[in-house]
Amino acid sequence: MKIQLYNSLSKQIEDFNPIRDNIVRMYSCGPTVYNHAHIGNMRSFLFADLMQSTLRNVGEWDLKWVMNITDIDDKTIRGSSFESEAWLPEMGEQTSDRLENLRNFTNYYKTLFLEDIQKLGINLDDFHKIPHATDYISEMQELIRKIFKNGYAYISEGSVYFNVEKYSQAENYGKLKKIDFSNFQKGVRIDADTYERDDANDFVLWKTKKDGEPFWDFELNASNLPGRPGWHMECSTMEYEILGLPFDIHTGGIDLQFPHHEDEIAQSKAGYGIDPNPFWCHNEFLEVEGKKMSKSLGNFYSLRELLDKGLDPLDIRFAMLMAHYRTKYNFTFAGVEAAAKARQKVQDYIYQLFEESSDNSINEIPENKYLPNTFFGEIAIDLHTPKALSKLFEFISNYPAGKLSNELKNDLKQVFVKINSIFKIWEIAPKPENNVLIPQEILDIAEQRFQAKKDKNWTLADELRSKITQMGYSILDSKDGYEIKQND
RNA sequence: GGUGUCUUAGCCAAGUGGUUAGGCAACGGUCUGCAAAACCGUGAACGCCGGUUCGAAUCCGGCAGACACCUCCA
Repeated sequence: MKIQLYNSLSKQIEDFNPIRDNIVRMYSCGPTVYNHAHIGNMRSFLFADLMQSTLRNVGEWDLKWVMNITDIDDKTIRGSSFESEAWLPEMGEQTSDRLENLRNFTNYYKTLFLEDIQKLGINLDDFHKIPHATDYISEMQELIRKIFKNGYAYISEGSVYFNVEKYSQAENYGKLKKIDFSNFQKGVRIDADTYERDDANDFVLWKTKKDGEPFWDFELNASNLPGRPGWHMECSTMEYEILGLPFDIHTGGIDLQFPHHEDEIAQSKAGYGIDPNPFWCHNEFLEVEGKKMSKSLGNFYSLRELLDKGLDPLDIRFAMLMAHYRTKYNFTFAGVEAAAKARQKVQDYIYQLFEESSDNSINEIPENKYLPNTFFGEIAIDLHTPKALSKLFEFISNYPAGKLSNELKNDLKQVFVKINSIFKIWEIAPKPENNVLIPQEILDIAEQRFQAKKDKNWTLADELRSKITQMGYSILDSKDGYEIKQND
């Protein structure tokens, strides 16, 4: 099926086709591994996952997905420094080798990050590669040399800067976002980090080392500039090295449009001479209870904290997919609860597809109502999960599983396999046997109650039922028996 | 300060000129000794003020509020 995507460059929805070889090459800006990723980060990665799984399963393209791990920046350096309060015993002993400390520090959070996204249903096998910035230092240096040689970079006090002014004369700087540089807020740009630039708009390609920081030697213009790469370098370099330019789609949070992505374009163009990719796709932010997530408001959540509160990560996944990726998503606990119920409703429907039913009266569904047509039709237009889901729920209520012919049930099982290749939150299988062990004590009380019911001793029956409820179980009566269920 | 986005029922969330989005909750019904579950059904909305139009949630203007970028946050 043809896929259409909103492109941040053109600000409209466009038909998507890969540039070459019938393979989609996609690069997603990954996390900086200095702390537990928060649920706002998670939304970005869920969006990237939705993108890749839709392109594969609905678009039916082969796909190479790359997501970087930023393991060198101010925050990771600070966290791994000798004075760091963020150093944890689990990271091992700090050594005199600062680079090794950085590695140990970032590896710790990288591992947790990969665990987190897997809990959210992201499959690591779907990645072509998850490269680390520090594994591409010499390649980044090579790109800086190219940019320098082409005249778009200058050295100042041991750092290398990109000359935005000069680049703007040859190229459009501001493709993703129009920035009016004359109207920058006055006064706030003067900080310790920016004084040595020629122009406040210039950004750093290579940052000279400070005392106590890990660094790499860098030969440029016949002098050695020990230091480390600027933030934007890693993406430009790894895209080129791993996917090749141009590649197809670049994803990331909307906040990265400027300066990060704008600077990436400038670097690739100024160094490699190639516009890196035609499709830029950005997800909107997540808010918590209607407010920006922030530590001071106490609404700053990592995935782990939410799981500790007893939330199911797949309910969180579903809750986020119930909103469109280009709108702000308001994360609330009530919202996750609603998503959990809605998810279960679909799951129950799927279970029923595997059951025999006495009524098989529905044996035909009009094409324009048939689930795969309505559902994937919506997904294919800019990954519109909320619309697609509304079609799904409509279908479920119009065509109850218990009335479908066996043939339709079998067809639908395959449809749900495909739907689930994107949503990844359901089991496409018969309902598992209730194999939770019910304690004998509960069984006894339940049996007593059943007897009391037979005797029409309602008072006793109700008493025994509330006793069972208090013990964490519930009784589901049926016509001539009952079932015991453990409460969640 | 500049620029941009957004404001839809109790909650979440689609909808860009006329036709039921959807989910959760609520309410009513069927079933049941009563509940629960399940199933069926119901109501309720477009931030405020003005304008354009036969007709506005949708287009235009103003106001209020929220958010974002400009400042290495996804």
